[in-house]
Amino acid sequence: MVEGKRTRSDVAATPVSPLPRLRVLLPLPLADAYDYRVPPGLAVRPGNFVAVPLGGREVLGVAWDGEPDPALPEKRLRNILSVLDAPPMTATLRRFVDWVADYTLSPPGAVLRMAMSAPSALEPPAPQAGWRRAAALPGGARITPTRRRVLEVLADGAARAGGELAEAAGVAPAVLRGMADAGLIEPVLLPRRPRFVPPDPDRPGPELRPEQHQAAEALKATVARRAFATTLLTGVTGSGKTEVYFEAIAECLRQGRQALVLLPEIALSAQWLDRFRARFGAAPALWHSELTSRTRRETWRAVAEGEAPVLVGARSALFLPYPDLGLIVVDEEHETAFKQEEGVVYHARDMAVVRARLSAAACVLVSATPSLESANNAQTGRYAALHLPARHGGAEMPVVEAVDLRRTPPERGRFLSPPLVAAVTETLARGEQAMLFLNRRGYAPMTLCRACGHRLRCPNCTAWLVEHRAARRLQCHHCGHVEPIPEACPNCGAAHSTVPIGPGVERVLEEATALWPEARLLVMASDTIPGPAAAAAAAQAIQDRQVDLIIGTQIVAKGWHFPHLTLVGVVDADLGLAGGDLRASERTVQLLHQVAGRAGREERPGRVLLQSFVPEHPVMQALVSNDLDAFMAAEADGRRPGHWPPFGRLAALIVSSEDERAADRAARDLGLAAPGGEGVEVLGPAPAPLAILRGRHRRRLLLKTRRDIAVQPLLEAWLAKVQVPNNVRVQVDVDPVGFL
DNA sequence: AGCACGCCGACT
DNA sequence: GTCGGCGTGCTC
Repeated sequence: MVEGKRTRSDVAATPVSPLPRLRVLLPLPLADAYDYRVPPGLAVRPGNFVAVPLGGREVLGVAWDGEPDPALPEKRLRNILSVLDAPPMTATLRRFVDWVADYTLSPPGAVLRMAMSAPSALEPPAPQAGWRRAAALPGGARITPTRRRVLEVLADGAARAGGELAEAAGVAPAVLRGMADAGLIEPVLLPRRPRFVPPDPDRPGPELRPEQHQAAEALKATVARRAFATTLLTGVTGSGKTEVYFEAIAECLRQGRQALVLLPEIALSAQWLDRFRARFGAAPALWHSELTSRTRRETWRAVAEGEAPVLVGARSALFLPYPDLGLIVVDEEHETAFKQEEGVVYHARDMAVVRARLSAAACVLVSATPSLESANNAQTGRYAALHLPARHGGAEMPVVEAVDLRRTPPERGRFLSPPLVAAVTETLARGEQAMLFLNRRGYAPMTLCRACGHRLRCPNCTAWLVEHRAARRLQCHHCGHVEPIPEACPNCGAAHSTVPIGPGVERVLEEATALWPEARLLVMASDTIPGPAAAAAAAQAIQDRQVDLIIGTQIVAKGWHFPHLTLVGVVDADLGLAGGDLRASERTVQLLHQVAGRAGREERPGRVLLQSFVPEHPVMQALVSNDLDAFMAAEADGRRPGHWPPFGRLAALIVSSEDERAADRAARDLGLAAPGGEGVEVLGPAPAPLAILRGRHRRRLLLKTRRDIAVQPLLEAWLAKVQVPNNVRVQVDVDPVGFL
């Protein structure tokens, strides 16, 4: 749209009344929406996607709600250029963007950017061209055998896309061009095909056990109410929670509303997708960061136009333009992968609840090992609670035993203790599968010089370099720094003096290869399973019994169903407990319980061995006795008196700078300006556990308040009081989960 | 996020 | 003498 040109007489004839103004939110980290003029003849309403001038360029934004600033002088305003031909952003999504921005203290435009992650989808999709048989075949045209095949395919009178037609007729695409020139076929625009086959809610699902059926009915009822409600669905691993919430999705589809399923690791969800297809006869739409730009555009558009009835995605899928969302499922709700730590720092599980509330939708949080937050919300009645007590088909929970590494240590230089080695040997001898779990990538987490004791560290981070022997290099797991394994010690110059300290999965692989030379081994780590295809292939190989022993990092813990796996060995059960993290125990229990849950999922019983130096630790005891409820209750009791989450609120400030002294000074200034008062406490500043990350020195302050005190106003006032220099960044993390 | 403007090193 | 490095600041 061009700005209207006016003649001098126009201006003189009409009294100059200023053009109406409208707020436009741009997907940029600006403090607020900008005001623009609405030129005559342009119909713009809040929600419309618009093009506006900004500086010397043109950007896309969204006409936003709220009053423009009357104090802004007319001459600073510029005109909206055009309204895009795309479905407007719903009021619900606009409110959600504002809500997330307010809660996380992020610029609203930064949140909007997540909701505009496929800008090309705002252009109307190019109509697809195709060919049909000419109405009247020209007399003189030569009809070769090749051309005849094309005409035969088109004999039904329907039009077909070029590629498809050429393939069906078994001809080269160039043939079509020639036929068109000869007037045998003519180009037409194809009617747009629906992008996703709608899942069918009424296909017969698997037979549900009575308690599954009961839970499914309860979920269906909340969905049918078409009102906001959150339910926590729990049940041991293998109890069939997925089939239960599938029925909620079916109900949502019958209601004609969309369903969103958030999974923590969409790349690893091949088995989940198989189950979905089996239940609904069609695949859901997918959303994750690795989509091609084309799929991204198509999926975004399909969602906006209501053509994607079920979408499965990573946390960013929360910001898609569903016209009428009826259900959000957050599977494995305790997973920390739902926390976004960069840019807009938010927890997708918590924001899912908010989005459901704004959409008058049902929200279902699902986990075998719910977070203390969700468990507490269920206990206080904020969430409804549903529980599945037993496994499918009579399968029993695996027997969990601790192996005391003080009493039965591995041989020198080895990491598998005699009891674990014996158990694996027996399992393999029975023709069953075993798994060794170690949440550490690479060969060895640290390398030191035998001559001088020097340890190889990352030049940019407070972290050891991890040896990746297969890749023949040292790697920092925090910043991506890589370097070759040195021939000589960089400190004392001693040749070939470096020794690996401690195990990673590669080293366990080496040990396993020596112990069980006949066994077929598979390592599952992010290095070896780079994407969905590799994950699907690995899962298939395991299901088909082409693998005897699986060695894996945490990716093996994620909801897999391996029917022939009967033994799980945890190489270092103490690993997650080190460090002063508030949630270290909770997270270790969750992770190890998930891993343990891979064993014995069908008729043969499962067995789990936890190698630990502290088998008496409450975490090990909870796993051995399979009494997670008692553990969680004790954990809650520990947090309640100090008003730690979920009985209080936390927000972290991370002060970082390349200049260590600047970081220290800014952190100290923030400490001096810290808010106080009844129920408000500030801890720090202290060096962050990763004191240097990517070359930046980091300090942390932690704001802790009573649950009834909102942290956002306190943080705003606090940050406004302190002027931090330009080379210092202060990042706000409301509800921090990790403490790095 | 871009894209300007603005002061200090190696070149046609 | 200039071309250009990216630090700093602004965009309704």
